[in-house]
Amino acid sequence: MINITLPDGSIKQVKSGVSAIDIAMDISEGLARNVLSASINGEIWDANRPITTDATLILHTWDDNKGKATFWHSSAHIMAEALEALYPGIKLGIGPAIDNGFYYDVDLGDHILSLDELPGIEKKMKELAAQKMIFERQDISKDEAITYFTNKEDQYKLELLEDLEDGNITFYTQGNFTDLCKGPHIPSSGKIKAIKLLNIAGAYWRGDENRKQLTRIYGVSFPKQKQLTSYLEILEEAKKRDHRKIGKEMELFTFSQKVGQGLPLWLPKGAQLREKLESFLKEAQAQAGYLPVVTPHIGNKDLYVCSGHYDKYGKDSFHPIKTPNEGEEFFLKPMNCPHHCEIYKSKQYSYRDLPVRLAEFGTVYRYEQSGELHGLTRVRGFTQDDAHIFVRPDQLKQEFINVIDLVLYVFNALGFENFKAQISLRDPKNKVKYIGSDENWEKSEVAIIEATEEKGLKSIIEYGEAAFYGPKLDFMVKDALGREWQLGTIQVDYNLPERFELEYTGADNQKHRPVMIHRAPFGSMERFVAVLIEHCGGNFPLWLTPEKIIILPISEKHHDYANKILGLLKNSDICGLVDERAETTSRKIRDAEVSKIPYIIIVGQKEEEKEEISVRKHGREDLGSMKIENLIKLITKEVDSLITFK
RNA sequence: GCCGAUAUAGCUCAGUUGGCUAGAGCAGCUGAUUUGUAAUCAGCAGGUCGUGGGUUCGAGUCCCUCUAUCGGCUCCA
Repeated sequence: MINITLPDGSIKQVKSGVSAIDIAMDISEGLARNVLSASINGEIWDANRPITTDATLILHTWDDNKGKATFWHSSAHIMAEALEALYPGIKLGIGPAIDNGFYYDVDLGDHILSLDELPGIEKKMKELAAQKMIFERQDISKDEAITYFTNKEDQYKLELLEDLEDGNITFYTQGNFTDLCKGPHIPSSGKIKAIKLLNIAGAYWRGDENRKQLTRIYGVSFPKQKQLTSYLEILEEAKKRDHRKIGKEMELFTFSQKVGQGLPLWLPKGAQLREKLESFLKEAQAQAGYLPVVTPHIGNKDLYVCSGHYDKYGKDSFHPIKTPNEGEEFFLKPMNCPHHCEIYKSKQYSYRDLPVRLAEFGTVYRYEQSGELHGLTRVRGFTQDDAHIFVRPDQLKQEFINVIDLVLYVFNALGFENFKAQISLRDPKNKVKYIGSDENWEKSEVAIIEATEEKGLKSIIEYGEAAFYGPKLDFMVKDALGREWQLGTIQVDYNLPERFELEYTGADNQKHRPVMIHRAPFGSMERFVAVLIEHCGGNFPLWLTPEKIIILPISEKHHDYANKILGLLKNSDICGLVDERAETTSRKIRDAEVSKIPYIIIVGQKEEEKEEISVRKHGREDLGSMKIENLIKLITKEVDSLITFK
């Protein structure tokens, strides 16, 4: 007999050799049906693998991520089997589960797979899944494994085998398909009821751009058809909210081939939105003790040699601008920090002057690879809501907390409620990648972690994700569709103060080196607006909308009254317009709805007689007839609820 | 940068295996209509079919170059 400890702490005595499914069956038959895999002493196992020692057990079903991962991994194997059946002789790379589904990388030789072929593969997969195949686990020696894949002439699997230790190698077999795989897999392929192959893309073998590109086939699968249907609906919704589409429809921004790729052109409505965001943050920053600065768009090469960026990124930047004078070279600025360091240097500081917070909406240019550009989220010219804070070492943590407060204030005002902090630290195994002393790195890493803890932020730590000059804290925001985006960032930098020899005079009358904090609550205006658009589907928070209302006169007779209302609202800082077209009211309402104007005001004879207005909120909600003051109160309240300067 | 796909009117898209003056809806303009909670009617105008080259009697359609966009990969100070 062995002891199995369940998540609630209770201990079950069972015969050695029973599986997770057997134990689930003991609890309830329904649970046993739903078990996909299980964590045995923290390691994920097949649900039907015999347990022979005392163990802690967690059952994984579709409702947790580990269960889903097992499900999708098994789906990838089914896809591989289908592919081998349909395209004999293909070579397989790897086929893991990912956040939303699975993929398999395959080498199809000369065949170029087209999207039209996906339904055929899907059909074959469904046939195979319906056979309710078992995924059989088999321990195998390295030699036998090598022999198997040598016979199969699969060089990719052979290469994977090179890195594996003998005695630690397993095969999984279902139907006619055997794969090198550490598992686990679901109890039966029959659980896979709904399958959709979504996409094909090229992917480098082992992520190395110098190696062969394989064909990556993306798919997703579910235990129920209904789940697939609603997943596809979410994909549709995401398409509708795509900021590139909404940006075009709402005339927020555009691109021009002539201006150049990755260089956004902000249209009047987009620029108004952006300016609102800027003035909102400027106001908040003024309250928080930031000082505005303005710096030029180019900087002498020496500036970047001094900062170290020239060495690191010189080759991958826009090429330098040469002047008529020999030997002068200027770079488009790829970041604002070196300029700000020089501003800091322009005067002397006492320890009493710190923190010094220099803020600038600074436009920078980075030569991003052409294939990497994407709407407003990845561009070559963008504006950072940048600031650099120079603090004494003893102020670092408190200032970090101040910045976190500012970021939280911004997120709240814009309706981002779901976020977590990602703390990016050095890769402990590869310290040469980073500049700066061990001691400084450790100090700043501790400061970040403690500040995050003190603010009670939900956080995760990622090793190896730090910038080359210091650790950072990034805010990962979930949008309305559950997709995660990186927005605000706070970064500690011990490096630039050193390189620029920044100083302040301490109480001891000695020179000391300040610590620098880079921070951008939005990240960049471009990226932030993109994420905001997708988050709210173009229905921006009321305070951000330049045109909050549209007034629809029933007929020409009411134009004067409509304009009078417009004037009254304008007096209360509520901007909008009157639709004076000779269209039907229905038509005007439709157009106003389509253009996402938050409040629609309808005025005709009834309203004019009672000195009232009929109000309709965007999205069909009729608020009925009311006095103008009531609407003003309503709107003012809605705006103020999100923006308060304390 | 790499792999694959795409590029036709301001927008969304048709355009068969190459064959007469390249089509539609929406938007635009003109006129009529003066309207009560998601599309009033009629007329007009709008395109060197992304760029440059080639094949052909003939190219929006086939081939090549370049550019841009899309899906990924790699990268992201």
